[in-house]
Order: sequence, then C-alpha cells, then structure tokens
Amino acid sequence: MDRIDTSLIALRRILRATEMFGREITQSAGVTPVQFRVLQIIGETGQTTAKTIAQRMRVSQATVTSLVDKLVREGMVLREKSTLDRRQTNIHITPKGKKTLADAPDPLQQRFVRKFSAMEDWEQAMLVASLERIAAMLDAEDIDASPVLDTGDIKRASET
Amino acid sequence: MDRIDTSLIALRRILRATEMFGREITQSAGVTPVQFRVLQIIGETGQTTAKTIAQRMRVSQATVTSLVDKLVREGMVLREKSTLDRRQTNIHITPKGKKTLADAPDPLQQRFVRKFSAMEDWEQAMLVASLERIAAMLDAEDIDASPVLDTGDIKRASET
DNA sequence: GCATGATATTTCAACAGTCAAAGCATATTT
DNA sequence: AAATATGCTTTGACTGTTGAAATATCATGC
Repeated sequence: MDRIDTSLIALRRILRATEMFGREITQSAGVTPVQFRVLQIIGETGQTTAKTIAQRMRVSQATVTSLVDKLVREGMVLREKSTLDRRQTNIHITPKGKKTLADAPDPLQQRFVRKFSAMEDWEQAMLVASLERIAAMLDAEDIDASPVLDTGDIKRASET
Repeated sequence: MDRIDTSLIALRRILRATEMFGREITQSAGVTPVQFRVLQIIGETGQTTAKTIAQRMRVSQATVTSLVDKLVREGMVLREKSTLDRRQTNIHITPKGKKTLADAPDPLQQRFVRKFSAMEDWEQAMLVASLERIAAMLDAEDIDASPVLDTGDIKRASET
C-alpha cells in the first residue's frame, strides 16, 4: 500500500466522518442534519430570519421555508411576523428546540477542536500546514470558507 | 486567526472541493454526481450487475435501479439479462456513456494524485501522517475505506 | 399621497436521491 | 417437486432542493 492509497483512504475517512456525524444527529436528535443545521443557526441568537438562514446555508429561501416548516411541525421553532418590518418573519427557537441542540452528540467540530487542542505544538503546526496544502490541491479557486465545520453547511454556493 | 480556525477552514475547503467537483460534473457531463459514480463503476469493467453497484456505493438495490433507469434513459448504459444466471441483469456501458466518462473534468482523485506525486518526499510523508491523524481524530470507529475518493461514494454504510 | 420598484416570504410544481416492503423471476437445496 | 434463497424492479413515501409565481410590505420619487 503506497502513500497515495494511504492518503486517499484517510481523506475518504475524513469525508465519511462528516457523513457519519449526520446520521448520529438524525438518530439521537430526531432531526436530519440539514434541519439540525437550521436549528443551530436559529439557536445561536435565539431568533433570526429566513433570509439569514438561506444566506448562511447557501440555499434558496424556498428551501429554508420548507425546512422551517418541518421544524415548526416538530415544535422546535416558531414563526412570528416582525413588528419592525412586517415583510420579515422572525423564526425563534422553542424550549424543545433548545433541548434538542443541547442534547446533540458531540459535533464534529468540537471533537476536532478538543483533540487538536490537546496536541503538541509541533504537531498542530504540521497539521495546519498539511491541511492547507491539501485544501489548495483540491480546490482550484476562491472559497469564502468561514471557520465553521458542519455537515449541512457544505452546500450550494449559488446565488452568492 | 488561530490555528484551530485555520484548520477548520482548510478542512471545510476540502469538504467543499468535493461538492464543487460534483457540480462541475453535472454541468459538463450532463449527469449528476451520483449518476456519474454509477457510470464510473460500470465503466471500469464495461459491464456489471446492479448488486455490485449497490454494494460499491453502499445504497440499496432499489436506489441503483432508479439510478440505472436514468442512465438508460440518457442512453449511457444498457440493460441485458445475463444468460448464465437469468436472475441477473448485466448493465453495460454504451459509447455515449464512455464518451461522458472520458470527457469528464479532471476528477478530484486524479487532481490529488497528480499533485501529490509531484511533491517532495518529505512533504508526502508529512501529508500522509497528517491525514491519518485527522482521520483518526474525526472518525471514532472502524471504516472500511477503500482507496477510492469520490463524491457520491461517501454514502450510507448500512446493510454492510 | 401614491405609483413604482425593491425586498422578504411563501406557495407550487418538479426533480434527484433514498429506502422499505412487496412482487416476480430464476436458482439452489433438500 | 417443494421450499428457500437470490437478484432485480415496482410502488409509495420522504427529504432536500430549486425556479417561478404569488403575496405582502417597505421605500422612493414626484
């Protein structure tokens, strides 16, 4: 087994881990990864608008509407017309939604951060260098990546 | 911006690159990433069975049926009952399917292999070590990853 | 004050991908 | 031959996704 195979396998494990995490969520939280991501965004500030979610997730507003519909049905969030700008709808999280967020399994990102922090300085440095190298190898162009790693956040970049 | 952020961003770029590649395919080849993956598997040997595809992609046979349906409709592949075991159906690729494969944009994997091969020995070693480290960080358990990196291959691992 | 255009959201119709369950045809085992 | 196993497709359902059209509400210019 040469280095290329070893690398490819590792890369695939990484990709797969994000998928796996998605399923953990579905099982334990009762919402799908995408829905969970919506819930996370709403949960950050307690309430937000459809537009914001659409932008953050890089999906269309129509998609957000259907996603929020499902969360409303589950009792995780509520919709309420904004009083300031009545075109807007504030979507806010319910206690049940908060509980779902709180009870969610250790997110991938946290897992990463925790283990990364525990590393020796030299190893951290090596990892950072390697990751950047690999990212550069794979993505040809500009990416407006923010420091957030989520399943469900890795989606459409249209209408940007 | 600390190392954690930098790492997370790089990781996300990597994840995103696989998504992007999916869209390149859709645009230039006229098939979706998943359909393309099916085509790839069939193309490897020129013909194969539904079961094989289902196992390789880790999806149910029902899914494969619907995917192959679409490829048949597109004229990329053909179905033909096996003469040896008439329960089986051999799915084989057509010239059009071959052309689609041949004309596809540089796959992620090739891109990776090419650039990886061009690296200095020490850098390759570092990358391999880092990738394995990261993979271990993220995936808690056993993964039967084969040395194949594809969008669309990173899917359900049930019924294994 | 009100017409015009911009903005925020939802509704609708349509896909792709996915699966479980059921059905069908064919092999294999007993 | 009967029972069981295997390979595949059909059916019905659900999530995620979008573009286009509909609705409601600002915001501006005149």
